[in-house]
Amino acid sequence: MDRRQQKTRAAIFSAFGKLLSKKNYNKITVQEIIDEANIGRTTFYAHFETKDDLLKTLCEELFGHIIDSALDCTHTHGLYSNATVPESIFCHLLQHLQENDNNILELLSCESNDIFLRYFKSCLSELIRTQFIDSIMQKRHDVPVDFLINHISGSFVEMVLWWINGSLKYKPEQLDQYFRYVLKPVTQE
Amino acid sequence: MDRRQQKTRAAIFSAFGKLLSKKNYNKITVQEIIDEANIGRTTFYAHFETKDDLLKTLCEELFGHIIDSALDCTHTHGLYSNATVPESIFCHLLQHLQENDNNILELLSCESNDIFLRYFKSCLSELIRTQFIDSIMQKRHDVPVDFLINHISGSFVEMVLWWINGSLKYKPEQLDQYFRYVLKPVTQE
DNA sequence: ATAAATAACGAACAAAGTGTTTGATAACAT
DNA sequence: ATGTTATCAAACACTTTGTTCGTTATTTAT
Repeated sequence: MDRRQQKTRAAIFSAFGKLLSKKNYNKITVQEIIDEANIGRTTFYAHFETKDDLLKTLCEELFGHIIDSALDCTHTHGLYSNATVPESIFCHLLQHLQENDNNILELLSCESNDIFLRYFKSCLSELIRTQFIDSIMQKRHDVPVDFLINHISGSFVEMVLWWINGSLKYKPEQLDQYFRYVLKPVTQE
Repeated sequence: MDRRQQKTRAAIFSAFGKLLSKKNYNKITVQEIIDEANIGRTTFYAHFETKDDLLKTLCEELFGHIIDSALDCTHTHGLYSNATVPESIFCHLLQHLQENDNNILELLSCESNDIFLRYFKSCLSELIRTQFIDSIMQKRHDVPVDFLINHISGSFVEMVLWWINGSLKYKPEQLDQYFRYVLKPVTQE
């Protein structure tokens, strides 16, 4: 890819992130992104159709990495099938978040973080459905599978939201313990 | 209150609801609300400062009723302290939602429903913290209370979201059963 | 090194939305 | 009946959006 394109693209993402940490997504204008990125108006629209398009692309890049990384982890560890294994997919995800690649923490703690967490949840549901459906079905539940998948992904992102809003006061391993605790009926006998 | 004000106010809320069921909140313009409500531009701004102000007022009216109603219910029943009692605060809330006062279901199933569910969650957390803190603390948990409150309110709204997105295919009583099941570690021995 | 391709740019554009002001009209409360 | 108040249309200055066009600078291929 053309170096100019790379540079412009990076400048736009950087400016977008900076603005997101300051104000609500809906209040950010394309004009502000252009000014902050210090690029021409035409250039922005050559890269992205609209502000929403930029957001979508950002989400895809951001969570693509995370889910890929989680998939790697999946092949060595299960969901929670073995309670004695310290590493779980969720612990891995939390650690990955804390490592803060691509400044993801800044995005997840900004005013519009729920946008990103909604997207994150749908990725998670997908991941659980395709990878962990077996370990959930292992136990006979009196509850629909869809309900369980939604409960797991939903309460996970709600936990992440709580974690981040509370300034990451807990370690991933500790959070994972808590999560295991409240998820007992779903994952254990 | 002046009959004219009542009429205008109702027209605005009705138009707003109608538009919300058709398109995303962020894509709705004040102009569209004005046209749909068939009122003058000046009149709208005499009632609400901005579109956000209208949204905030709507949320307050909507969830004010629901939380008040839940508070009434609180005095007769506990949270989940007694597992044999069929009525729980959550079942009551679900039933209340299904009754669809103020067309709340339309709002909770629209494209921007997460706005309302975020608001709902904060009301719920408040409710749990002020009313049910005792019944949670009753059991010694190895998990912070804040975590538990967030988990309960968070997974409840995620469940409601799932319920509504799936076209309300379950009865409140049934959902309540499911919710009790996955919430066992928090509410029972 | 040179030429063709392409990305970035500034300026200007119409179209649409925002929030306010003004003065007139109609509905309300008493 | 009268004073009060809500509604209204019209016009406003302003911002934002997304596009077009001609020019300049950079990159890639030969």
